[in-house]
Amino acid sequence: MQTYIPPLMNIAVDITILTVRDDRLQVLLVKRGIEPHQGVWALPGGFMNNDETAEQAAHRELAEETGIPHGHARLEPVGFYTEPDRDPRGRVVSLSYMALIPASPPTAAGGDADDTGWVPVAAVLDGARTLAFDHARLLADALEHARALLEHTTIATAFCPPEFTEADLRRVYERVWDTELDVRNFHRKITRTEGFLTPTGEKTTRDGGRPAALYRAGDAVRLQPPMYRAR
Amino acid sequence: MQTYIPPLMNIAVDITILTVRDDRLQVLLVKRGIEPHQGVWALPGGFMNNDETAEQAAHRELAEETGIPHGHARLEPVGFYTEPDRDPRGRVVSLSYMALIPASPPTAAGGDADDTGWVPVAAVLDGARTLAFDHARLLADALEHARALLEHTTIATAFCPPEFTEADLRRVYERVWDTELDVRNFHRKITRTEGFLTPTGEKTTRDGGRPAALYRAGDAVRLQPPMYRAR
DNA sequence: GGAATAGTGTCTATTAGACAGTATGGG
DNA sequence: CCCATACTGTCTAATAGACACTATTCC
Repeated sequence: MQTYIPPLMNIAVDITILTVRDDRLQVLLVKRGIEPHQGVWALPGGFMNNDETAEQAAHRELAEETGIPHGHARLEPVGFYTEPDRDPRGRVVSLSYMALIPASPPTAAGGDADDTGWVPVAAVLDGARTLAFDHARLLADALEHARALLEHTTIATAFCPPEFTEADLRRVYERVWDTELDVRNFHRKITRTEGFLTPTGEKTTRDGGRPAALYRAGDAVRLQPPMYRAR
Repeated sequence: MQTYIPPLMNIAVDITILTVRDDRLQVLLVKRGIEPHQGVWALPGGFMNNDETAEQAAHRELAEETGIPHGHARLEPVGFYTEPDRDPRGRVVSLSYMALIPASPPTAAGGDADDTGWVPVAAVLDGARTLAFDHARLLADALEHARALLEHTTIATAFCPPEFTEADLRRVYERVWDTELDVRNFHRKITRTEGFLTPTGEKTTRDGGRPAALYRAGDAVRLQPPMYRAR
Protein backbone atom coordinates (compact mmCIF):
# COMPACT_ATOMS: atom_id res chain seq x y z
CA MET A 1 0.00 0.00 0.00
CA GLN A 2 1.42 3.32 -0.99
CA THR A 3 1.28 6.38 1.20
CA TYR A 4 -1.88 8.38 0.76
CA ILE A 5 -1.42 12.11 0.36
CA PRO A 6 -4.60 13.96 1.19
CA PRO A 7 -5.59 16.90 -1.01
CA LEU A 8 -4.81 20.40 0.21
CA MET A 9 -7.38 23.15 0.00
CA ASN A 10 -7.85 26.80 0.81
CA ILE A 11 -10.11 27.62 3.68
CA ALA A 12 -11.93 30.92 3.83
CA VAL A 13 -13.95 32.47 6.61
CA ASP A 14 -16.88 34.68 5.66
CA ILE A 15 -18.78 36.81 8.12
CA THR A 16 -22.36 38.04 7.97
CA ILE A 17 -22.63 41.14 10.15
CA LEU A 18 -26.24 42.14 10.69
CA THR A 19 -27.68 45.26 12.24
CA VAL A 20 -30.92 47.20 12.35
CA ARG A 21 -30.38 50.64 10.78
CA ASP A 22 -33.02 53.06 9.61
CA ASP A 23 -35.65 50.58 10.78
CA ARG A 24 -34.39 47.98 8.32
CA LEU A 25 -32.25 44.90 8.70
CA GLN A 26 -28.94 45.57 6.98
CA VAL A 27 -25.82 43.58 6.27
CA LEU A 28 -22.24 44.83 6.17
CA LEU A 29 -20.64 44.24 2.78
CA VAL A 30 -17.28 45.03 1.21
CA LYS A 31 -16.56 45.77 -2.42
CA ARG A 32 -14.07 43.28 -3.78
CA GLY A 33 -10.79 44.91 -4.78
CA ILE A 34 -9.41 42.00 -6.79
CA GLU A 35 -10.58 39.36 -9.22
CA PRO A 36 -12.64 37.29 -9.25
CA HIS A 37 -15.75 39.43 -8.92
CA GLN A 38 -13.70 42.64 -8.66
CA GLY A 39 -15.98 45.53 -7.80
CA VAL A 40 -18.80 43.25 -6.71
CA TRP A 41 -20.12 43.39 -3.16
CA ALA A 42 -19.31 40.43 -0.95
CA LEU A 43 -19.39 39.38 2.65
CA PRO A 44 -16.27 40.41 4.53
CA GLY A 45 -13.87 37.54 4.96
CA GLY A 46 -10.69 35.99 3.72
CA PHE A 47 -8.36 33.05 3.94
CA MET A 48 -7.47 31.45 7.20
CA ASN A 49 -3.80 31.55 8.21
CA ASN A 50 -1.89 28.54 9.42
CA ASP A 51 -1.53 29.64 13.01
CA GLU A 52 -5.03 30.83 13.80
CA THR A 53 -8.45 29.37 14.43
CA ALA A 54 -11.34 30.18 12.15
CA GLU A 55 -12.74 32.53 14.76
CA GLN A 56 -9.44 34.39 15.07
CA ALA A 57 -9.29 34.64 11.29
CA ALA A 58 -12.80 36.04 11.21
CA HIS A 59 -11.96 38.69 13.78
CA ARG A 60 -8.78 39.60 11.90
CA GLU A 61 -10.57 39.93 8.59
CA LEU A 62 -13.30 42.00 10.17
CA ALA A 63 -10.75 44.39 11.59
CA GLU A 64 -8.81 44.62 8.32
CA GLU A 65 -11.75 45.04 6.01
CA THR A 66 -14.38 46.84 8.04
CA GLY A 67 -12.61 48.34 11.05
CA ILE A 68 -14.67 46.38 13.55
CA PRO A 69 -12.12 45.76 16.30
CA HIS A 70 -11.28 42.28 17.51
CA GLY A 71 -13.85 41.15 20.04
CA HIS A 72 -16.45 43.84 19.31
CA ALA A 73 -18.68 41.34 17.57
CA ARG A 74 -19.72 38.06 19.17
CA LEU A 75 -19.28 35.63 16.31
CA GLU A 76 -21.63 32.70 15.99
CA PRO A 77 -20.62 29.80 13.75
CA VAL A 78 -23.25 29.09 11.10
CA GLY A 79 -21.98 26.37 8.79
CA PHE A 80 -19.61 25.32 6.04
CA TYR A 81 -19.78 25.42 2.26
CA THR A 82 -17.93 22.85 0.24
CA GLU A 83 -19.16 22.68 -3.35
CA PRO A 84 -16.05 22.08 -5.47
CA ASP A 85 -16.92 24.79 -7.99
CA ARG A 86 -18.05 27.53 -5.65
CA ASP A 87 -14.90 29.62 -6.27
CA PRO A 88 -13.52 30.02 -9.81
CA ARG A 89 -9.95 30.18 -8.49
CA GLY A 90 -10.13 26.57 -7.39
CA ARG A 91 -11.10 24.59 -4.37
CA VAL A 92 -12.12 26.87 -1.51
CA VAL A 93 -14.11 25.72 1.49
CA SER A 94 -15.85 28.51 3.38
CA LEU A 95 -16.60 28.58 7.07
CA SER A 96 -19.43 30.97 7.82
CA TYR A 97 -19.89 33.14 10.91
CA MET A 98 -22.62 35.55 11.87
CA ALA A 99 -22.73 38.45 14.30
CA LEU A 100 -25.35 40.92 15.40
CA ILE A 101 -24.14 44.39 16.28
CA PRO A 102 -25.79 47.62 17.37
CA ALA A 103 -26.65 50.22 14.77
CA SER A 104 -24.17 52.92 13.73
CA PRO A 105 -20.83 51.68 14.91
CA PRO A 106 -17.79 53.08 13.14
CA THR A 107 -18.12 51.00 10.00
CA ALA A 108 -14.72 51.72 8.59
CA ALA A 109 -12.36 52.83 11.33
CA GLY A 110 -9.71 50.65 9.79
CA GLY A 111 -11.40 49.79 6.54
CA ASP A 112 -11.92 51.87 3.49
CA ALA A 113 -15.24 53.72 3.68
CA ASP A 114 -15.74 53.66 -0.08
CA ASP A 115 -15.45 49.90 -0.11
CA THR A 116 -17.51 49.13 2.97
CA GLY A 117 -21.23 49.64 3.24
CA TRP A 118 -24.50 48.65 4.78
CA VAL A 119 -27.03 47.13 2.41
CA PRO A 120 -30.62 46.19 3.26
CA VAL A 121 -30.87 42.43 3.57
CA ALA A 122 -34.12 42.47 1.64
CA ALA A 123 -32.33 43.90 -1.40
CA VAL A 124 -30.06 40.86 -1.48
CA LEU A 125 -32.77 38.30 -0.83
CA ASP A 126 -35.07 39.60 -3.56
CA GLY A 127 -32.25 39.72 -6.07
CA ALA A 128 -32.03 43.51 -6.41
CA ARG A 129 -28.44 43.30 -5.16
CA THR A 130 -26.13 40.56 -6.41
CA LEU A 131 -23.30 39.28 -4.25
CA ALA A 132 -20.05 37.61 -5.23
CA PHE A 133 -19.63 33.82 -5.15
CA ASP A 134 -22.44 32.05 -3.28
CA HIS A 135 -22.54 34.75 -0.61
CA ALA A 136 -26.26 35.34 -1.11
CA ARG A 137 -26.79 31.80 0.15
CA LEU A 138 -24.40 32.31 3.06
CA LEU A 139 -26.36 35.42 3.97
CA ALA A 140 -29.71 33.63 3.73
CA ASP A 141 -28.47 30.82 5.96
CA ALA A 142 -26.97 33.27 8.45
CA LEU A 143 -30.25 35.18 8.57
CA GLU A 144 -32.19 32.01 9.27
CA HIS A 145 -29.67 31.20 11.99
CA ALA A 146 -30.15 34.65 13.52
CA ARG A 147 -33.93 34.27 13.39
CA ALA A 148 -33.74 30.96 15.23
CA LEU A 149 -31.33 32.38 17.81
CA LEU A 150 -33.78 35.18 18.57
CA GLU A 151 -36.40 32.58 19.38
CA HIS A 152 -34.34 30.57 21.82
CA THR A 153 -31.72 32.93 23.22
CA THR A 154 -31.43 36.46 24.54
CA ILE A 155 -28.98 37.38 21.76
CA ALA A 156 -31.27 40.14 20.49
CA THR A 157 -29.67 42.40 23.09
CA ALA A 158 -26.47 42.14 21.05
CA PHE A 159 -28.23 44.18 18.34
CA CYS A 160 -28.78 46.97 20.86
CA PRO A 161 -26.41 49.54 22.34
CA PRO A 162 -25.30 48.88 25.93
CA GLU A 163 -28.36 50.68 27.28
CA PHE A 164 -31.59 50.31 25.39
CA THR A 165 -35.35 50.57 25.71
CA GLU A 166 -38.08 48.01 25.30
CA ALA A 167 -38.98 49.60 21.98
CA ASP A 168 -35.38 49.23 20.77
CA LEU A 169 -35.43 45.54 21.55
CA ARG A 170 -38.83 45.05 19.99
CA ARG A 171 -37.73 46.71 16.77
CA VAL A 172 -34.87 44.23 16.59
CA TYR A 173 -37.26 41.31 16.71
CA GLU A 174 -39.63 42.94 14.27
CA ARG A 175 -37.00 43.73 11.68
CA VAL A 176 -35.11 40.43 11.92
CA TRP A 177 -38.31 38.39 11.80
CA ASP A 178 -39.92 40.85 9.37
CA THR A 179 -43.13 40.91 11.35
CA GLU A 180 -45.06 43.10 13.77
CA LEU A 181 -45.29 42.10 17.41
CA ASP A 182 -47.96 42.98 19.94
CA VAL A 183 -46.46 45.59 22.24
CA ARG A 184 -48.20 44.28 25.35
CA ASN A 185 -47.44 40.60 24.86
CA PHE A 186 -43.83 41.42 24.05
CA HIS A 187 -43.60 43.50 27.22
CA ARG A 188 -44.95 40.62 29.27
CA LYS A 189 -42.54 38.15 27.72
CA ILE A 190 -39.31 40.09 28.12
CA THR A 191 -40.08 41.43 31.58
CA ARG A 192 -41.19 38.07 33.01
CA THR A 193 -38.26 36.11 31.61
CA GLU A 194 -35.78 36.00 34.48
CA GLY A 195 -32.44 37.53 33.57
CA PHE A 196 -33.34 38.87 30.13
CA LEU A 197 -33.24 42.55 31.13
CA THR A 198 -31.55 44.49 33.91
CA PRO A 199 -33.20 47.87 34.59
CA THR A 200 -30.67 50.68 34.89
CA GLY A 201 -33.08 52.99 36.69
CA GLU A 202 -32.34 55.65 34.06
CA LYS A 203 -34.71 57.01 31.47
CA THR A 204 -34.27 58.36 27.98
CA THR A 205 -34.32 62.09 27.40
CA ARG A 206 -35.91 63.18 24.21
CA ASP A 207 -38.02 65.90 22.62
CA GLY A 208 -41.67 64.93 22.96
CA GLY A 209 -43.11 61.72 24.23
CA ARG A 210 -42.85 60.01 27.57
CA PRO A 211 -39.29 59.03 28.52
CA ALA A 212 -38.59 55.31 28.27
CA ALA A 213 -36.93 53.16 30.90
CA LEU A 214 -33.44 51.98 30.00
CA TYR A 215 -32.22 48.43 30.37
CA ARG A 216 -28.99 46.51 30.09
CA ALA A 217 -28.67 42.91 28.90
CA GLY A 218 -29.20 40.43 31.72
CA ASP A 219 -27.35 37.25 32.61
CA ALA A 220 -29.69 34.81 30.93
CA VAL A 221 -28.54 33.27 27.66
CA ARG A 222 -31.35 30.81 26.95
CA LEU A 223 -34.91 32.00 26.50
CA GLN A 224 -37.05 29.33 28.09
CA PRO A 225 -39.82 29.01 27.04
CA PRO A 226 -38.86 30.46 23.67
CA MET A 227 -40.27 33.56 22.04
CA TYR A 228 -42.42 32.37 19.18
CA ARG A 229 -42.44 33.67 15.67
CA ALA A 230 -45.80 33.60 13.96
CA ARG A 231 -47.18 30.10 14.28
CA MET B 1 2.05 44.68 -3.51
CA GLN B 2 3.18 41.15 -3.95
CA THR B 3 0.81 38.32 -4.72
CA TYR B 4 -0.69 36.74 -1.67
CA ILE B 5 -0.60 32.96 -1.55
CA PRO B 6 -3.19 31.62 0.86
CA PRO B 7 -2.22 28.68 3.08
CA LEU B 8 -3.36 25.21 2.05
CA MET B 9 -4.81 22.82 4.56
CA ASN B 10 -6.24 19.32 4.83
CA ILE B 11 -9.93 19.05 5.35
CA ALA B 12 -11.43 16.04 7.08
CA VAL B 13 -15.03 15.00 7.49
CA ASP B 14 -16.00 13.14 10.65
CA ILE B 15 -19.35 11.49 11.17
CA THR B 16 -21.18 10.75 14.39
CA ILE B 17 -23.59 7.88 13.75
CA LEU B 18 -26.00 7.41 16.62
CA THR B 19 -28.48 4.64 17.28
CA VAL B 20 -30.47 3.18 20.14
CA ARG B 21 -29.33 -0.42 20.75
CA ASP B 22 -29.98 -2.55 23.80
CA ASP B 23 -31.98 0.34 25.25
CA ARG B 24 -28.87 2.55 25.24
CA LEU B 25 -27.71 5.36 22.98
CA GLN B 26 -24.67 4.09 21.10
CA VAL B 27 -22.21 5.59 18.66
CA LEU B 28 -20.51 3.88 15.75
CA LEU B 29 -16.72 3.97 16.08
CA VAL B 30 -13.81 2.63 14.07
CA LYS B 31 -10.46 1.51 15.39
CA ARG B 32 -7.68 3.52 13.78
CA GLY B 33 -5.39 1.39 11.63
CA ILE B 34 -2.60 3.94 11.25
CA GLU B 35 -0.76 6.49 13.30
CA PRO B 36 -1.47 8.84 14.91
CA HIS B 37 -3.62 7.19 17.56
CA GLN B 38 -3.25 3.75 15.93
CA GLY B 39 -5.53 1.26 17.65
CA VAL B 40 -7.58 3.98 19.33
CA TRP B 41 -11.28 4.30 18.65
CA ALA B 42 -12.35 7.27 16.57
CA LEU B 43 -15.34 8.60 14.70
CA PRO B 44 -15.52 7.31 11.14
CA GLY B 45 -14.26 9.88 8.66
CA GLY B 46 -11.39 10.87 6.47
CA PHE B 47 -10.01 13.46 4.12
CA MET B 48 -12.14 15.18 1.56
CA ASN B 49 -11.17 14.65 -2.07
CA ASN B 50 -10.83 17.46 -4.57
CA ASP B 51 -13.87 16.59 -6.64
CA GLU B 52 -16.46 15.96 -3.95
CA THR B 53 -18.52 17.93 -1.48
CA ALA B 54 -18.14 17.34 2.24
CA GLU B 55 -21.39 15.40 2.26
CA GLN B 56 -20.24 13.16 -0.56
CA ALA B 57 -16.97 12.59 1.26
CA ALA B 58 -18.86 11.68 4.41
CA HIS B 59 -21.01 9.14 2.56
CA ARG B 60 -17.93 7.67 0.89
CA GLU B 61 -16.03 7.32 4.15
CA LEU B 62 -19.05 5.78 5.83
CA ALA B 63 -19.29 3.17 3.10
CA GLU B 64 -15.57 2.44 3.14
CA GLU B 65 -15.12 2.24 6.88
CA THR B 66 -18.43 0.97 8.21
CA GLY B 67 -20.32 -0.53 5.29
CA ILE B 68 -23.23 1.88 5.61
CA PRO B 69 -24.21 2.38 1.97
CA HIS B 70 -24.34 5.80 0.36
CA GLY B 71 -27.64 7.46 1.18
CA HIS B 72 -28.68 5.10 3.97
CA ALA B 73 -27.97 7.74 6.58
CA ARG B 74 -29.42 11.23 6.39
CA LEU B 75 -26.43 13.36 7.28
CA GLU B 76 -26.93 16.54 9.24
CA PRO B 77 -24.12 19.09 9.32
CA VAL B 78 -23.08 19.95 12.87
CA GLY B 79 -20.11 22.29 12.74
CA PHE B 80 -16.42 22.79 12.08
CA TYR B 81 -13.29 22.42 14.18
CA THR B 82 -10.28 24.56 13.43
CA GLU B 83 -7.81 24.61 16.34
CA PRO B 84 -4.37 24.61 14.70
CA ASP B 85 -3.01 21.85 16.95
CA ARG B 86 -5.96 19.47 16.94
CA ASP B 87 -4.12 16.96 14.73
CA PRO B 88 -0.45 16.10 15.42
CA ARG B 89 0.20 15.56 11.69
CA GLY B 90 -0.37 19.23 10.98
CA ARG B 91 -3.14 21.56 10.10
CA VAL B 92 -6.41 19.66 9.67
CA VAL B 93 -9.82 21.29 9.74
CA SER B 94 -12.68 18.92 10.48
CA LEU B 95 -16.22 19.24 9.22
CA SER B 96 -18.62 17.32 11.44
CA TYR B 97 -21.77 15.48 10.40
CA MET B 98 -24.30 13.55 12.42
CA ALA B 99 -26.82 10.88 11.48
CA LEU B 100 -29.42 8.87 13.34
CA ILE B 101 -30.03 5.35 12.11
CA PRO B 102 -32.23 2.45 13.21
CA ALA B 103 -30.82 -0.19 15.49
CA SER B 104 -29.03 -3.28 14.14
CA PRO B 105 -28.20 -2.44 10.58
CA PRO B 106 -25.33 -4.39 9.03
CA THR B 107 -22.53 -2.50 10.77
CA ALA B 108 -19.73 -3.77 8.61
CA ALA B 109 -21.05 -5.00 5.29
CA GLY B 110 -18.11 -3.29 3.65
CA GLY B 111 -16.05 -2.44 6.67
CA ASP B 112 -13.94 -4.67 8.84
CA ALA B 113 -16.05 -6.02 11.72
CA ASP B 114 -13.10 -6.20 14.09
CA ASP B 115 -12.40 -2.54 13.58
CA THR B 116 -15.99 -1.26 13.68
CA GLY B 117 -18.14 -1.23 16.75
CA TRP B 118 -20.98 0.30 18.68
CA VAL B 119 -20.02 1.96 21.94
CA PRO B 120 -22.42 3.43 24.50
CA VAL B 121 -22.29 7.20 24.25
CA ALA B 122 -22.29 7.44 28.04
CA ALA B 123 -18.99 5.56 28.18
CA VAL B 124 -17.37 8.25 26.05
CA LEU B 125 -18.94 11.19 27.82
CA ASP B 126 -17.97 9.99 31.30
CA GLY B 127 -14.40 9.30 30.21
CA ALA B 128 -14.53 5.50 30.47
CA ARG B 129 -13.75 5.32 26.75
CA THR B 130 -11.14 7.62 25.23
CA LEU B 131 -11.39 8.69 21.59
CA ALA B 132 -8.68 9.83 19.20
CA PHE B 133 -8.03 13.52 18.50
CA ASP B 134 -10.80 15.79 19.80
CA HIS B 135 -13.48 13.35 18.72
CA ALA B 136 -15.02 13.23 22.18
CA ARG B 137 -15.87 16.89 21.72
CA LEU B 138 -17.23 16.30 18.22
CA LEU B 139 -19.42 13.55 19.68
CA ALA B 140 -20.65 15.75 22.51
CA ASP B 141 -21.55 18.54 20.09
CA ALA B 142 -23.25 16.11 17.72
CA LEU B 143 -25.26 14.68 20.59
CA GLU B 144 -26.41 18.11 21.66
CA HIS B 145 -27.36 18.78 18.03
CA ALA B 146 -29.38 15.58 17.93
CA ARG B 147 -31.11 16.45 21.19
CA ALA B 148 -32.14 19.83 19.83
CA LEU B 149 -33.33 18.30 16.55
CA LEU B 150 -35.57 15.92 18.46
CA GLU B 151 -37.22 18.91 20.09
CA HIS B 152 -38.00 20.81 16.94
CA THR B 153 -38.20 18.25 14.15
CA THR B 154 -39.68 14.82 13.48
CA ILE B 155 -36.20 13.37 12.88
CA ALA B 156 -36.66 10.85 15.70
CA THR B 157 -38.38 8.61 13.17
CA ALA B 158 -34.99 8.27 11.46
CA PHE B 159 -33.85 6.27 14.50
CA CYS B 160 -36.63 3.78 13.91
CA PRO B 161 -37.07 1.07 11.30
CA PRO B 162 -39.49 1.84 8.44
CA GLU B 163 -42.43 0.57 10.52
CA PHE B 164 -42.36 1.23 14.22
CA THR B 165 -44.57 1.51 17.29
CA GLU B 166 -45.24 4.38 19.64
CA ALA B 167 -43.07 2.64 22.22
CA ASP B 168 -40.18 2.45 19.74
CA LEU B 169 -40.37 6.15 19.11
CA ARG B 170 -40.68 6.97 22.80
CA ARG B 171 -37.60 4.93 23.63
CA VAL B 172 -35.67 6.98 21.08
CA TYR B 173 -36.58 10.20 22.85
CA GLU B 174 -35.90 8.72 26.25
CA ARG B 175 -32.47 7.36 25.40
CA VAL B 176 -31.29 10.39 23.41
CA TRP B 177 -32.52 12.82 26.06
CA ASP B 178 -31.57 10.42 28.87
CA THR B 179 -34.89 10.96 30.60
CA GLU B 180 -38.21 9.22 31.18
CA LEU B 181 -41.31 10.55 29.42
CA ASP B 182 -44.93 10.23 30.47
CA VAL B 183 -46.50 7.63 28.18
CA ARG B 184 -49.84 9.41 28.00
CA ASN B 185 -48.55 12.91 27.33
CA PHE B 186 -46.15 11.55 24.72
CA HIS B 187 -49.03 9.72 23.04
CA ARG B 188 -51.07 12.91 22.94
CA LYS B 189 -48.20 14.91 21.48
CA ILE B 190 -47.20 12.57 18.65
CA THR B 191 -50.73 11.64 17.63
CA ARG B 192 -52.03 15.21 17.60
CA THR B 193 -49.12 16.65 15.66
CA GLU B 194 -50.30 16.66 12.07
CA GLY B 195 -48.05 14.64 9.79
CA PHE B 196 -45.75 13.14 12.43
CA LEU B 197 -47.06 9.58 12.11
CA THR B 198 -48.87 7.65 9.38
CA PRO B 199 -50.72 4.59 10.69
CA THR B 200 -50.11 1.50 8.59
CA GLY B 201 -53.16 -0.33 9.92
CA GLU B 202 -50.92 -3.25 10.82
CA LYS B 203 -50.07 -4.50 14.30
CA THR B 204 -47.04 -6.13 15.81
CA THR B 205 -47.05 -9.87 16.43
CA ARG B 206 -45.23 -10.94 19.50
CA ASP B 207 -45.22 -13.45 22.33
CA GLY B 208 -47.21 -12.02 25.19
CA GLY B 209 -48.66 -8.57 25.54
CA ARG B 210 -51.16 -6.68 23.47
CA PRO B 211 -50.09 -6.09 19.86
CA ALA B 212 -49.04 -2.55 19.11
CA ALA B 213 -50.16 -0.42 16.18
CA LEU B 214 -47.48 0.19 13.57
CA TYR B 215 -46.68 3.56 12.06
CA ARG B 216 -44.57 5.01 9.32
CA ALA B 217 -42.90 8.43 9.38
CA GLY B 218 -45.24 11.19 8.19
CA ASP B 219 -44.63 14.14 5.91
CA ALA B 220 -44.03 16.75 8.59
CA VAL B 221 -40.46 17.84 9.18
CA ARG B 222 -40.92 20.58 11.77
CA LEU B 223 -42.47 19.86 15.13
CA GLN B 224 -44.52 22.92 15.93
CA PRO B 225 -45.00 23.49 18.81
CA PRO B 226 -41.83 21.68 19.84
CA MET B 227 -41.58 18.67 22.11
CA TYR B 228 -40.06 19.91 25.32
CA ARG B 229 -37.23 18.35 27.24
CA ALA B 230 -37.44 18.72 31.00
CA ARG B 231 -37.88 22.41 31.76
C1' DG C 1 -54.51 71.04 25.75
C1' DG C 2 -52.37 68.54 21.88
C1' DA C 3 -48.82 65.60 20.11
C1' DA C 4 -45.80 61.96 20.77
C1' DT C 5 -44.25 58.02 22.86
C1' DA C 6 -44.28 54.61 26.97
C1' DG C 7 -46.38 51.39 29.73
C1' DT C 8 -49.48 48.14 31.31
C1' DG C 9 -54.24 44.57 32.61
C1' DT C 10 -57.69 41.02 31.39
C1' DC C 11 -59.99 37.53 29.17
C1' DT C 12 -59.67 33.40 26.31
C1' DA C 13 -57.55 29.53 23.97
C1' DT C 14 -53.99 26.30 23.64
C1' DT C 15 -50.82 23.24 25.46
C1' DA C 16 -47.97 20.98 28.94
C1' DG C 17 -47.87 18.41 33.20
C1' DA C 18 -49.56 15.20 36.47
C1' DC C 19 -51.96 11.19 37.19
C1' DA C 20 -54.40 5.50 36.82
C1' DG C 21 -57.28 2.62 34.92
C1' DT C 22 -58.92 -0.32 30.85
C1' DA C 23 -57.85 -3.20 26.62
C1' DT C 24 -55.84 -6.97 24.10
C1' DG C 25 -53.20 -10.74 23.24
C1' DG C 26 -50.41 -15.21 24.70
C1' DG C 27 -49.77 -18.81 27.79
C1' DC D 1 -56.75 -16.45 35.13
C1' DC D 2 -52.22 -14.48 34.96
C1' DC D 3 -48.80 -12.01 32.63
C1' DA D 4 -47.19 -8.68 29.58
C1' DT D 5 -47.67 -4.84 26.96
C1' DA D 6 -50.70 -1.17 24.63
C1' DC D 7 -53.68 2.40 24.92
C1' DT D 8 -56.22 6.40 26.51
C1' DG D 9 -59.13 10.45 29.44
C1' DT D 10 -59.37 14.37 32.80
C1' DC D 11 -58.09 17.91 35.66
C1' DT D 12 -54.90 21.70 36.53
C1' DA D 13 -51.27 25.03 35.57
C1' DA D 14 -48.69 27.84 32.53
C1' DT D 15 -48.36 30.56 28.64
C1' DA D 16 -49.59 32.69 24.19
C1' DG D 17 -52.83 35.51 21.65
C1' DA D 18 -56.08 39.13 21.21
C1' DC D 19 -57.34 43.46 22.60
C1' DA D 20 -57.47 49.40 24.46
C1' DC D 21 -56.71 52.45 27.68
C1' DT D 22 -53.78 55.35 30.89
C1' DA D 23 -49.23 57.81 31.84
C1' DT D 24 -45.56 61.05 31.04
C1' DT D 25 -43.12 64.49 28.84
C1' DC D 26 -42.56 68.49 25.58
C1' DC D 27 -44.44 72.15 23.17
